[in-house]
Amino acid sequence: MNESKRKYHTKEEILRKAQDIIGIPIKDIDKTQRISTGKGAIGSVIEESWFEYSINSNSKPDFEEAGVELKVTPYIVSKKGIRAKERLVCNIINYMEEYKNTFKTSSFWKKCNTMLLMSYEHKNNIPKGDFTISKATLFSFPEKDLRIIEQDWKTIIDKIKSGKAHEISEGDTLYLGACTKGANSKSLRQQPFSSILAKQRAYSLKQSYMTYVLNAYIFGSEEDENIITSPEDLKEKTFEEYIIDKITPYIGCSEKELFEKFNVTKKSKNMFEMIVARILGVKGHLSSTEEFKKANIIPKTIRVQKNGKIKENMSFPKFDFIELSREEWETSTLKKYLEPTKFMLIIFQEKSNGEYYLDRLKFWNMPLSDLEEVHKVWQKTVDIINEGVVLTKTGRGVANNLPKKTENRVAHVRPHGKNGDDKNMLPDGRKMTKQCFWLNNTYLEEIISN
DNA sequence: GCATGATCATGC
DNA sequence: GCATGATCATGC
Repeated sequence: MNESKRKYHTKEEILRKAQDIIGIPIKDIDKTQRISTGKGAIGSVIEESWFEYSINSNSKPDFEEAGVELKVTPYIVSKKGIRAKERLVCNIINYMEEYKNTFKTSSFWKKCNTMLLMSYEHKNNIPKGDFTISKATLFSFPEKDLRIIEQDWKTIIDKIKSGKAHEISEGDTLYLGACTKGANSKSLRQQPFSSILAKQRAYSLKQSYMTYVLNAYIFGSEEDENIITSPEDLKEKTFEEYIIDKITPYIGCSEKELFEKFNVTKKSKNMFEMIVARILGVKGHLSSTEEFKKANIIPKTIRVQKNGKIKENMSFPKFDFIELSREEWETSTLKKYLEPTKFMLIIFQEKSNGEYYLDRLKFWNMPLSDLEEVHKVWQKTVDIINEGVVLTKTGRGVANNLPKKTENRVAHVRPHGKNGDDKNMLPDGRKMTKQCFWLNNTYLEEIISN
């Protein structure tokens, strides 16, 4: 309860005031010298100096009477377009209480069902005070998103109810995540059904979701193919269940049959992703559908051989040695990729005739304990690059001392270039074949066996 | 046999 | 030109 309540009663009044700030450098409105403080400084300036209310962290929306939560949020413009700079962090989850709620009585819904999104472009090497708000938009969730967000909320609550709040990961969910929040990763809280302390987490809208919101609702009117075309589709089942149900009739079909049936040529890139897209009635790429973009679901194919082994390891995007060498794990490209990502594993099984048959589809995200293994591999990689990679000419190429598959249960480092000449610069000026992190095929066997 | 280094091929 | 899904090839 504060001054703002007196001044801004309705959504319209709030939006009008918010739009008046567009184009004004933040330093010009800063009455309290907040801008020099750290994280979230721009948001603080707008709350204090523009809307003139004191910052609070209560469970009600910032503009309680109008039911509007203020969120100031950065985006980045690059060659590839506009993308959210980060996830949008909402309120902290009180594990001890939240499970007693329904979605509509949850702390997330009460606080964030309508948000005033004030967006600004973040540019590197420019002082924060020079940034300006470029858009102010009242945002309420589209109905189709709400179905998935409500399921996400239930997923989080189910983990609390089963005494696994300490295992919650952003990758568990699609649009609404539970990200860690606190002074550091050691900010721990009690949970109701286990004595294990869990990391403090807050509801957050994933970066991929916010990127979509920016492109589709704030700056444009992007229209993409939808996988879910009727709201009824998600009445009884989750998004993942819906997809798996659609695929079920094709389980047991050979690759050849699927290629023919859906007119996909073997050799086309993403051929298996294309097949799943066709089964779901999607004309284009799965990765171009609204749902896959919002949730950043990544399809990966796994081919299991007759003997139950998986021949190939799974690659991730290649890394830049110099950028990697300067990263911290918590904010690293790899962690930011792996932690919130849901993978759609398209699993084929080889039969005795040597042909591969569609076996099943599995949605998977990396458990936190395995992410810690990746952390070790990552740290070792960074250390070796910083110390200077040892390169040795051998009979079949140039050997290196980056983490090998034999050194860790989960992941390793291997080349991923066009050929031997496809190299990148090391911090010491030498050049090395482009490398990327890979998941061990033996780890993949573990994943799909349970 | 398989770990490790290397490369192909498509699509943007 | 490059990223990336997919896969090869050979020495240990």
